[in-house]
Amino acid sequence: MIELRHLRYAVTVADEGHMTRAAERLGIQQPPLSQQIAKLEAIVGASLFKRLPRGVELTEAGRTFVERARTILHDVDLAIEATRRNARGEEGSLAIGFTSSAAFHPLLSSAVRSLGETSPDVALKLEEASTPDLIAMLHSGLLDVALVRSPVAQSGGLVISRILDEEMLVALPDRHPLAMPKGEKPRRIQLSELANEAFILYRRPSGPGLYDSIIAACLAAGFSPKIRHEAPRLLSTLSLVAAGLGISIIPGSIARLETNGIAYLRLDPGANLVAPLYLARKDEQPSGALQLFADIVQHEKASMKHQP
Amino acid sequence: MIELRHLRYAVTVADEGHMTRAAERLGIQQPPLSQQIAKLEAIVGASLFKRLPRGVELTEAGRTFVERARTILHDVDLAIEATRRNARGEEGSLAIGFTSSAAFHPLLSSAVRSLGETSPDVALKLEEASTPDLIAMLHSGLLDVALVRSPVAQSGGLVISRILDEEMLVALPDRHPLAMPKGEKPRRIQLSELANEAFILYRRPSGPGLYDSIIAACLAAGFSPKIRHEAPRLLSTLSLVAAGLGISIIPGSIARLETNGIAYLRLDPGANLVAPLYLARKDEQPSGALQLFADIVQHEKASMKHQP
DNA sequence: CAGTATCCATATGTTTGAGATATGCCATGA
DNA sequence: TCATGGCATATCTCAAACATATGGATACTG
Repeated sequence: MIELRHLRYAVTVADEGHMTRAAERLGIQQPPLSQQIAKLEAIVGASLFKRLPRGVELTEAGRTFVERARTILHDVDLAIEATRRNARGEEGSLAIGFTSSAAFHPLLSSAVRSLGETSPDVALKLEEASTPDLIAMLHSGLLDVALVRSPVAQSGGLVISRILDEEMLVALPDRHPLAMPKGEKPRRIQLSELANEAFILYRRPSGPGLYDSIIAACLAAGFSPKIRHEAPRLLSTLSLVAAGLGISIIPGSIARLETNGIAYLRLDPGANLVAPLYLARKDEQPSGALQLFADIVQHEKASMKHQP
Repeated sequence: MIELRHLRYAVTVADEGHMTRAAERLGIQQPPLSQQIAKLEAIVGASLFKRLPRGVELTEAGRTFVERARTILHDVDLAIEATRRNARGEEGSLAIGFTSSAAFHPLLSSAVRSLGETSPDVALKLEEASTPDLIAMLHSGLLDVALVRSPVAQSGGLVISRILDEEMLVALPDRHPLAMPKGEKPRRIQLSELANEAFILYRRPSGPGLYDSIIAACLAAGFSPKIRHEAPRLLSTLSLVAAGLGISIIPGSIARLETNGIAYLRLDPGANLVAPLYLARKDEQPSGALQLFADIVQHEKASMKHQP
C-alpha cells in the first residue's frame, strides 16, 4: 500500500538525482531508500527512475508521478494547517443565538465584534429567537451557542453558564410623579412603591423569561403587580411607557435604546431583581470557534467590569 | 509523520461513525485503529472526533481534515493511474524525427496514424531534419526516436535498428529510350545500362545517406556515374527528371508522389541496391509512448509485408 | 434498579517491515 | 588497470503496527 513516505522519497530522489544524497536529506541510509523506491515502482507498476552509472534520472512516467506527488505532499501540509486553524478558532463557522432581551446587551455586540476582528475567517451566523426555540436549535445543531436570560428547561445535554447579572431598571413616563425632576439627586426606588402602578411587561407566548422573574420579585415585595398591557415585542413596552400607559421593568442595557419620554429609576438592592445573562451550549467538546468565542465573552465581561 | 494510512483510517471512521465497524472495513482490530486515530490527532494537534457513548462524530476541525483527506486519497489514485497510463504509452509525449527520404515511407505515416488512434492522449512532435541533426537531437533529448536511412556515426549511446529494406527504383523521363512503352511487359534494368546516363542525385550538404550507397553500387557495377545535377531537395530531383535533364535512383516509396512525366523502372536484383530504413533511439529504457511506437512500427511493417 | 450490552481506551504481547550494516556489481575516471 | 562512485542485494535489528485481553463509561433492557 502506497504511503506518503514513498512520495517523499520519490520527490527527494528526483530533486537530488542521486540516491545517496537523497538518503542523507531524508535521514536514512542509501540501501533502504533504494528498496523503498523499488517497492514504490512495484506498487505503481512502472519504472520511475532510470538507474545511470552516476545517479538516477526520472523516466517520463516518473515525471508524471513526481509532479503529482509534489502537489499531494503540499496538499497534506495545507490540510493539517487548515485543521489546526479551525481547531484554534481561526477559521470555521459559529452560529450564535440570542433572545431579544439579550440582543441589546453590549457584551454580545462587543464579543461578536472582537471575534470578527480576531478571526475574520470564521463565518458567523446570528439568530434571534425565543428561549425555547434557541434551546431546540442548540439540541438540533442549528446553533452552536446561545445567550439567554434564564436557566432553561430541557437543558439536558447542554451546559448553561451564568455569565453576568445585569441591573434591572424601572421605566416610567418622564412626567410620572415618581420620576425625579432633572437636577435632583437620583434615589433608588423600592419595588413596593410600584404596588399601585399599571405594569407593562414584555411576554413571549412560550416559555419563561424575565417576565416570571419580575412577577416573583413583586410577590416577594408584598404585592401582585397589576399587568395592564403585555407587549409582543420588547421595544413595544418602552413605546407604551413613553405614551404614559404604565411602567415597566427592563434590563439596564435596553435603557440606552429609548430615552425619549421615559425616565429610568434604579431599584433598591433589596429588590433582589436582576437580569441574568446565560451562555448555553452543548455539553460536549466545543469547536475551536466556539471555544474562542466563549473565551472572548469572558474577556469582554472582565473588561466591562473594570470600566468606570 | 503523517501517512496515507492515517488518512484512510480517519475517512473510514468518519464514514462509519463507529470505530469497530471502521476497523472491520479496514481489516484491522478496533484497538489499533483507536490508537492510530489518537496518533493522527497528536500529529495534527487537534481533536478530529468526539467520542460518544455510541460511536464517534467528527468535530468541526475533523470535518475540515477529513474533507481534504478524501480529496488527497483520490488524488493519489489519480497519480498512480496517470503514471500507469504514461508507462503504457497511453499518455505522454513523443518526438519523432525523420530524414526527408524517410518521410514519405508509408510505414512512418501508418505508424504515426496508428499511434494517434491507439493513444490519442500522447502528444506527438514530428521533426524533419538531416541525419546528423537527428542524431544530435536524439543525444540532447530533443527527440525520442528517429527514422534514418543509414547507420550513423556518433551512434554511441544510441540503438540503431534496421527496420526494413526498401526497393530502389530508377526514375527517368517518360520519353527516355529505356522507358517501356505502355503495355509492354516491364523488365528489370541492369545498373550498367545507366553507365552513360546523366545522373541527378539528391545530396544533403552534411553527412551520409542514400547518395553514397548509389555511388558505391554503380562502382560495383563497373562504372562511375555521371552526376550532372545535385538537387537541394529530394522532390527537386524528380522535377529535374520530369524535365528531361537526367535520371535518378530513388526509394520506391517516393515514386508514388510524382508520376507525371516520369517512368519508373525496377532494378535487377543483382544491383544489390536498397534503401534501408533504421529506427534510432537512445540506448536506455524507453518511455511508454516510445515503446508503444516501436511496437507499432514492427506491427505495421509486418502488416505491409503480407500485403499483395 | 441491577445486570447486560455496546463501544472506545488502555495494557501487554507478537509480528512485520522499515531501516541499519555489510557487501556486491557495474560503469566511469585517472 | 585500478580506484572510485553509486545503486542493488543480503542479512540482521528493532521500532511500530497490529492482535489479544481487559477496563471504563454509558445506554439499554427486563
